Amino acid sequence: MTEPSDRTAAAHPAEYDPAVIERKWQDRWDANGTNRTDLVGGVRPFYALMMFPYPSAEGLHVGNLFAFTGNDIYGRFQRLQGHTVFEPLGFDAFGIHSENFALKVGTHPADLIPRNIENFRRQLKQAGLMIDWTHELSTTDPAYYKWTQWLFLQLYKRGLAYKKRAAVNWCPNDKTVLANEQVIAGECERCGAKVEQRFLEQWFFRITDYAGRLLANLDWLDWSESTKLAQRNWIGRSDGAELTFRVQDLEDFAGTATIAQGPSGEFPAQPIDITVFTTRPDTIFGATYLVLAPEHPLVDALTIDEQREDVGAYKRNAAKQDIVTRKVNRDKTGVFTGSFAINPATGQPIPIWVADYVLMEYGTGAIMAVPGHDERDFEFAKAFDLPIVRVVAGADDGNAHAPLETAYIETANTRLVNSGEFSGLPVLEAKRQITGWLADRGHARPVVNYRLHDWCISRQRYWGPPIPVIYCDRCGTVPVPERDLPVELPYVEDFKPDDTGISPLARVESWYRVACPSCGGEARRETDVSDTFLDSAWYFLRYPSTDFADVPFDPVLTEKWLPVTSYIGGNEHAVLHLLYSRFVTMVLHDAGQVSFEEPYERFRAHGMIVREGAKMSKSRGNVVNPDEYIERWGADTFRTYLMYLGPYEEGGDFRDQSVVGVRRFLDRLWSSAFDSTTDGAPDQAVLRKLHQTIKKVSADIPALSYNTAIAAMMEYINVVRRGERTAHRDEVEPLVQLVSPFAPHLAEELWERLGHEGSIFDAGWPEFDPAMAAEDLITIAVQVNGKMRGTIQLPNGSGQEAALEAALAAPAIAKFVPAAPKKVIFVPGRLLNLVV
RNA sequence: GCCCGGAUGGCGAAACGGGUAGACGCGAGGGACUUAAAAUCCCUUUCCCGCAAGGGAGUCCCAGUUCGAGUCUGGGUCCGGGCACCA
Repeated sequence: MTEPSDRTAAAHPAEYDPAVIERKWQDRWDANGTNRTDLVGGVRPFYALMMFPYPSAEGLHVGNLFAFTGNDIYGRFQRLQGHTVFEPLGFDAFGIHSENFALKVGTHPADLIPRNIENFRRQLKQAGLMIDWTHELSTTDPAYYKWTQWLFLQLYKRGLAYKKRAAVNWCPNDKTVLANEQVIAGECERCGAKVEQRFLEQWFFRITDYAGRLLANLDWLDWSESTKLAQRNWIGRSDGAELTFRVQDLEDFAGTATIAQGPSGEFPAQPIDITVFTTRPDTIFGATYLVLAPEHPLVDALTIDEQREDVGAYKRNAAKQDIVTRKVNRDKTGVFTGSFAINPATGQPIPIWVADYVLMEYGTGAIMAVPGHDERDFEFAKAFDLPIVRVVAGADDGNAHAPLETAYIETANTRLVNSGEFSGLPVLEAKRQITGWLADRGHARPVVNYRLHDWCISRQRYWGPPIPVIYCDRCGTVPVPERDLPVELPYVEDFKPDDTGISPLARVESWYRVACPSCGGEARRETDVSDTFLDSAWYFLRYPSTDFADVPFDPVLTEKWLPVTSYIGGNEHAVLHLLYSRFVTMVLHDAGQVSFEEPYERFRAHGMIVREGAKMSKSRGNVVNPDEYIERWGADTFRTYLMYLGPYEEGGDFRDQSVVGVRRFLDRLWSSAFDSTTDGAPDQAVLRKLHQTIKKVSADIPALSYNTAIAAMMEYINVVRRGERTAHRDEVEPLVQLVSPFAPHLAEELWERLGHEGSIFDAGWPEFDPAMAAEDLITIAVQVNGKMRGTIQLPNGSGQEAALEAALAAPAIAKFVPAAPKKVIFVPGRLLNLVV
């Protein structure tokens, strides 16, 4: 053994130098193809997917590395368990983010992205991830987006892609379309001008057709509960009814002006019905007015002459507001149309209003307002002095006629009041009966609504895959034939959005003008590009098949490797990305392209890491740059620290000061392994601890409880080294295996130095032996009246008798037990509680 | 406003279906080695009283269930994240 005084950084021959060994093993993995997956021949396939990053100019974010390392450890562990693990990575490189950055620094995204990707690849390799780089992909590669466009065509063919006019945010100063995130408090983030709504023809996917299935499958998916809950809320199922209200025939209603003429100048020949959606048909007796969204098609027909000016002004004003402000502003505004409808329950006429708190996109764009039992209706009724009627009261509430101070929205343990023959019924029962009663008279039908909207995939931008559609004056909308894919994105020097509000691609005449694939006549290309979320909605299908140029995904490989075995990612994608990829997979399933309808068997959301208690951000200047830490501590230490700083699924606090603790652990493991001996036999007590550690680490890794797995290994190395003893090789070698998913380079190096050939990742996992782990003597807590009074040691397996005897024999405990205990509670192996 | 998480030493955090609170790590204090420093190793480290033996209190607050509550139930406070007029 070396003298302690010789153990200085320079002098000790076995000093752990991560920079050297990490480089050595990264090169060797490359040379030997250690991380390459045998997709065709591999047995027990395990697809360990991580969310691919957007390759930003700033380089890899520590949050990316936190996510990837967690996935890598799980993947390496599965490999050690005998699976063939596929751990691919690619780049999500299209989108407004790169486009805006390129604009800002005056470069072109097509030049910027390859540089960024190169930097990312370098950083990822340095992090020691088990990535199979032979299946790398980028969404900006025509060989990739050819199939993104193909995917659009599959949806188009199935009637799931359609075009409609929809509102976009428009900056009148920059004369460009803005994403919702670019609108700050109703103003353009760049110039501060007030943002307006504009209507453009845009492409949508009918994801709402799949709302029911997307919701139902959540019941059996093995996903983080928080993610499933977020999806359920996003899909937002509500069970209710559509009710119809007949507009009052004004000739029967003396004293009011005649109903307005229609836009064509005719009086409406048919009686007008207004259909509303409600989840509370039980409250219909309290419906004291109706409200239509400003965009509702019946508004003009219902507006009487005297009100025409006011209603017109209100509609114009609503149209001018940007999409964000309209939803955020809660002040109730509205205008009376002058018309009335008949409440089918009470037979009374109720006024019809127009207000922007009713949204055209949801339900029928019209509501029956029940101010007594809906907060928004209550506020509106107060603002415009409309009648508020109470129709629900608490079951034991005697004062059913007291005026309401606020909307009473309780449904549990309540009953109807002021509701004719239905008064006295519990709300839930009333819902059923009133819907039935109204349905019999043709005024109601049960309806399920979802708050999920169809997916708008059009972007009036440059940096994305062109939507593969051609417009021909003679043939109309013609999809680009599959044989003509990809529709390549032309290199445009000036890709800045301009004042036309249409994509910069419209300015590239040579690209824009095209022969109609159907008739050969003059035609024009669609100039919008598709949403980045479409690129990422199917990338997991492409990875195994990146070698195939003529199909998006090879049927045999897809059948073998999908659905994804394990997907790990951030909960910021809980709804959009995860929902869109589920939708796309379901569509491909229905089209007979894949055999499964859910893309990810298991999904786990990791937590977020903050630094020194504060969220990392560029403006705070507290962003962790992985390069610096890897250079200073080594990738193995950095990886292990990231996994140690908190529970993986909750995230944690990155503290610079604490990294050293993990490095010390690896140093100790290194020197113990290096100095270990094969002389003599391993220590029995150490071996017992070893097997307890094997058990814990083997259980913690699949549960993603990485922090406690690392703590257990630290505890074990402390036992191995206690009293500066020299470790036996059989004591440390299994620990090298246990640590290998966390610190792969160090583990490979020690494995080699311990005399093994080949990668440690092909050498299996240490076996847990319960007999080896069992303790002969156990410690039991003794309580008196539930209060801790001491501990006793007993042979493992002792019963209550022996425990009681030992407890009473201990003076420190016995002094609290004056007489025979009234009751004895014994938990084997844990505790004895004496009640006196 | 609504929906999810959280709250445990000086700090990051442990604690299987209720059973010895604070594992593991950082920091701090003390010691060994060294001419010295760094590194390394050992000891102490929830708080209060006590020289000690020992005792008392303690997991955000207030109640409750239980032989026993960080863990379960009800009510409240604060912090973080998400969604936002969805009828």
